[in-house]
Amino acid sequence: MTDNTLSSRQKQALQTREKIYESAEELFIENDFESVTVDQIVKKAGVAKGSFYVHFASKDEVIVLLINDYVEKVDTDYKSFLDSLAEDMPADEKFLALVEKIAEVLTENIGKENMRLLYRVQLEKKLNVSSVISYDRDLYKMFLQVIEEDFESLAPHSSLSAENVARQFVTVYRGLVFDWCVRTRELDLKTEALDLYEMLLKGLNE
Amino acid sequence: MTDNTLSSRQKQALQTREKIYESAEELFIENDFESVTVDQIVKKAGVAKGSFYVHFASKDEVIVLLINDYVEKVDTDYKSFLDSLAEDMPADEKFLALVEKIAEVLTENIGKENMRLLYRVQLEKKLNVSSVISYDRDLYKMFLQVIEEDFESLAPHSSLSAENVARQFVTVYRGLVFDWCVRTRELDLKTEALDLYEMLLKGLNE
Amino acid sequence: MTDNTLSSRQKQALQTREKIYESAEELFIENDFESVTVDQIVKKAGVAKGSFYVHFASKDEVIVLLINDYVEKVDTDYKSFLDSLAEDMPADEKFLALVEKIAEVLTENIGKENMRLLYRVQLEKKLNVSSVISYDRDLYKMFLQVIEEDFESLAPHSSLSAENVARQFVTVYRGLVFDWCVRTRELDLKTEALDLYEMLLKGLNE
Amino acid sequence: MTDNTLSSRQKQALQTREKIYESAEELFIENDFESVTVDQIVKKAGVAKGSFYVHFASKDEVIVLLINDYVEKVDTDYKSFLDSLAEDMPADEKFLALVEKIAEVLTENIGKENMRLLYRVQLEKKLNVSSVISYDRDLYKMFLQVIEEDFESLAPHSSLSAENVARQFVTVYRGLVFDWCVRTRELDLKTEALDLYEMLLKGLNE
DNA sequence: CATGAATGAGCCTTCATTCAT
DNA sequence: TATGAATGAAGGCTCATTCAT
Repeated sequence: MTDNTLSSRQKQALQTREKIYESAEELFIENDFESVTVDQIVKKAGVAKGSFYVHFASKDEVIVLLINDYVEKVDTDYKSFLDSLAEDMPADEKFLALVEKIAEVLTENIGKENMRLLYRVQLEKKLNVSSVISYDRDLYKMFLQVIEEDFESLAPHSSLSAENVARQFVTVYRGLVFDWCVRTRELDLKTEALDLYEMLLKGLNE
Repeated sequence: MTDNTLSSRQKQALQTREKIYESAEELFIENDFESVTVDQIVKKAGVAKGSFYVHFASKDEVIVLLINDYVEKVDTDYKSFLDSLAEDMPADEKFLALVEKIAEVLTENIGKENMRLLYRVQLEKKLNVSSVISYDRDLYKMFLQVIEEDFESLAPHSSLSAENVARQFVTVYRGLVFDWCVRTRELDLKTEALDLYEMLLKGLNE
Repeated sequence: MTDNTLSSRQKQALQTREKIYESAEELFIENDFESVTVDQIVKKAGVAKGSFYVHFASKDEVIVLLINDYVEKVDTDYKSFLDSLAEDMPADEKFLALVEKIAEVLTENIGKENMRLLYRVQLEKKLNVSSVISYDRDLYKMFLQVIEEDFESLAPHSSLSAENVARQFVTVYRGLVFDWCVRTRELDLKTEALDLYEMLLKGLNE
Repeated sequence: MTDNTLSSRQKQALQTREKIYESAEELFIENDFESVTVDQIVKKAGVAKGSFYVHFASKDEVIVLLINDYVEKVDTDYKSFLDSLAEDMPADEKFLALVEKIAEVLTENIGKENMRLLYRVQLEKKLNVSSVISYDRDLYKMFLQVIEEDFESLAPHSSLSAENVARQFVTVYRGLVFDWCVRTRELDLKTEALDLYEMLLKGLNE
């Protein structure tokens, strides 16, 4: 297996790359992309400046990679959860379970700082990170999937389409996360989310 | 200076200050705070670089002033509208009218770019702009005021408090605006907002 | 005359600009364009690095300006001399006088180092300095003018056109200057030039 | 090592060396010495960066070796041709034949780009390439050899020495080549050279 | 010999701020 | 007040060279 095994030099190199990547990550979470310097990154990583450019083409590349990684991680976690739910669970319960799960993942796995990073990216114009766009589409699809499974029982009298509802639910979720990111005093995302979506589901059902 | 009339010298100075301020405003709307330079500002204003520092202590000062102004303006517009509504209007109609008005003001008066500016500020850590915090409080107060006026009819069976509901409604509003700012394809804020809050009010009323 | 007089500040600024320009000039003569650094230039000029960019847009701009200046200076000197020659002087004497004058100007006014700079520019691809091209055209024109004035007596039997001859004489002149620039041991440009062109004129006349 | 056969290891090494050397050559022809990087060279050669320093002490060493090779190659070509000419050919015809041959070799064997490389080297100070100096001496010697063979018939009345004439003829040749290198529009070196030297020989003979 | 990760000095340029006029 | 030349600390990035594997 000469291909699959990494030589100690390759391992070393990968470690250096990781050190740089992680240092960058920590710094970007706390600060603007622009205000973080390559000097800071390499100092934190304990490597020479040149090493940064051995492993990455530019500062921007690291930013984009970072964001893509984040988005991917968020997505994967949600999807696997959704698949694990009992099929015969009522749609509204399923939906609330998903909402609850999202809150948990955000709070415990991703963290407030990382999400702030993600939201900041979307409000800045410079970086055109494809993954961030797909991220929203995926969240929308998950919501839509649950809603469509039993739209009749969820919204018996509604004039809105399932797509419409899904989109609005995504919007609400964004408001919740934005608030959560911005608030300095602690805010229990899960409780807030459940209260809000419960209200929405009721309104929808009416 | 015993009178409040300005000498021509003072008038001139005020004009210079305004020119700089407005140039800065236009540039900050279109670009990151960091990427806008003092050079750009004074060039657009048609004054010398030194003049900038005659009127402002630093670039950051201008940014903070700008944000404070924005927040104040947004607030004022909403409040005066709320006062103009008929007192005997039902609470839910009043609320939806306010929601509609907010959408109008945002779309027509403030503009998407300006709102993005405002939201960006909140996701960045550097600037500690007190006004932005108060801004949310004011929006919250308006919502609360309408809700409290007739909480009984709005939420006859709800276990949530009026404060709780008001807070959540603010959150939803934030989600809507965030989405509106971020979406590239046009999104009709007013329609979306009315649909969403109608659903919420129904859910609350149940 | 408020326009025409320079304030002491403007004079100061101009002096700084000159200091930088001249420092750059001296350094470029002795070294490659690429190997001369802005740091070297400002250190030699005794100003801060930023001052360089107050007066010049980039390092390349200075190089282009420098070359243009050189070419212009060379041209002007020759032309005014040519105009000063007696009209009834025989064509071959006139030509030799011009050749002699060129040698004098190059030796005494321009200097070997500067000419080397000029020739180097032409062998490098990067810089597209319009003036250098026009420079050759002008030298050619001067030669052509003298030759055409009395082509019959200069080349009674030649099958070559006056244009052809002028071009070749320019070529020879280039060879002379190139040699002069490259040789380390002193070479008397004037004597060499006169000997060579005398030979050429004789050959042409035959 | 008692024999001159190379082990396969040594052959491999020599090949690597050649690959690097040739890649460097191609790059230096098209670009400034300074702007060509070791990275570019090894990438083009398809070897690792370290291999470059196994075979060469520095980038500068490669440049010097390259230039020496060029000069040597140019020389050899001329010399062998000169030896092949009929002994009883008249001196002026012999000289023109040599001139023609030089033009041919330059145009067809060496190429404009390579010659520009060679001329550029001479106008730069950094590199003190001994061979370049010897190169001129050799060209001079060839010219001198032809001229001296029958100086009486070539320059019956001239006050100049054979050495003097040879030197001037080299100078003219340089002018021709310089022009040829610099001109963008095509210029037929051979025709130009023959015309010019014919003129010179006539003038010399007068 | 071959490799390529690691190094760090150095490059050009930007920019907020200062200050003499 | 108004000016704009002057400053110098960073900033992102390049690249010849070294060296452990």
